[in-house]
Amino acid sequence: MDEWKYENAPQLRDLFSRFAKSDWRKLTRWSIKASEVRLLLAIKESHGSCSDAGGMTVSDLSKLLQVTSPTVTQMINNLIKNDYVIRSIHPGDRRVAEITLTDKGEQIAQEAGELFTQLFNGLIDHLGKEQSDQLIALLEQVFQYFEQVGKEQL
Amino acid sequence: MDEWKYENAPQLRDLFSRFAKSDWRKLTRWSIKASEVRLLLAIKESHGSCSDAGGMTVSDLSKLLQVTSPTVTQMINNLIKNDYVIRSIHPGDRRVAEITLTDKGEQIAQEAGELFTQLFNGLIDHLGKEQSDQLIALLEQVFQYFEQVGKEQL
DNA sequence: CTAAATAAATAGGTTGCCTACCTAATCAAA
DNA sequence: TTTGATTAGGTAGGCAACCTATTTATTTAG
Repeated sequence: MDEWKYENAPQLRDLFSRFAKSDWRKLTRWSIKASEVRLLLAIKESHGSCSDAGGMTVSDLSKLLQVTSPTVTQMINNLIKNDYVIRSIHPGDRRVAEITLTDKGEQIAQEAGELFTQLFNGLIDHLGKEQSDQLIALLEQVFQYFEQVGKEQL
Repeated sequence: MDEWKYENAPQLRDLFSRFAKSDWRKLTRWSIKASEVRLLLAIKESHGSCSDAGGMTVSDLSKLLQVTSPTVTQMINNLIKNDYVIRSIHPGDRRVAEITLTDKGEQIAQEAGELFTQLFNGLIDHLGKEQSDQLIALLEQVFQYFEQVGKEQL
């Protein structure tokens, strides 16, 4: 009885395996690392929605990208070296670094934003609006499930 | 008009980002690397379906796991060192290494197989049979889309 | 027999993180 | 004001998961 219910589990696993292996985030075309592109994009997108003209902090970026702050620091160091971002000290709290995009960094972030927008708009076209909404609903549940399982593992 | 169509693209991207960041394959509990567990499992699952009692070749594993053969070799070297697999020369073609599981390796593969089966059966429970079938159909299309985009990038 | 193709191994490299630990600055309590 | 605790970020080293370049040995094809 239950065997019929789980007949597609292997297929599901195969699919998720294939997904794990491919990473759309690697679909980039710039001379910097994919992770660094994501950081530039994160700065641009948050800066845009932030009414005060300051930059991003390391902690903010760390939370947003879900990586540790030393990871962010090291990315930033490399991006500074190649003139994509600028680091300055926050006037009100000297512990805090403010990270802002240079024009060069802005350019890449802009392009990356467009690329990803195009990518996911294309996916919606490919699936159709209704199906893509459905996919969202389903994936939310999948994510929830994996998170729950992850917790139980600890 | 089209803007309404793409209103959920950011959400889709966010979801895919979260998925990219988490990796169910890491949900393991053994003292070897997740990638190595996968290799052991691949051996067990293919060996089971293979009517001749020989082991797996490096090429086979490479194709199955979608990694290069040097990657497989190095994994195997480590697994040999820790007594999870045995390498022998194929009697009919001395270029070919045959990789078989030790009892120890068999044990881990067995457990991993059960863990993943449980994981995906649990997902089907979580979603319901109908929804999980739907997810499969949708993900097939998503995968198709990303593959196509990946090709166009080159 | 010889050259090309094949299978696998070795070595070195990159990316994407993480942890351990440290310094400097800020905050809170005495 | 001083002191201890907390916070923010930086540095260094390490690991996992691959990849590429190259080499060696074996097999195949002409």
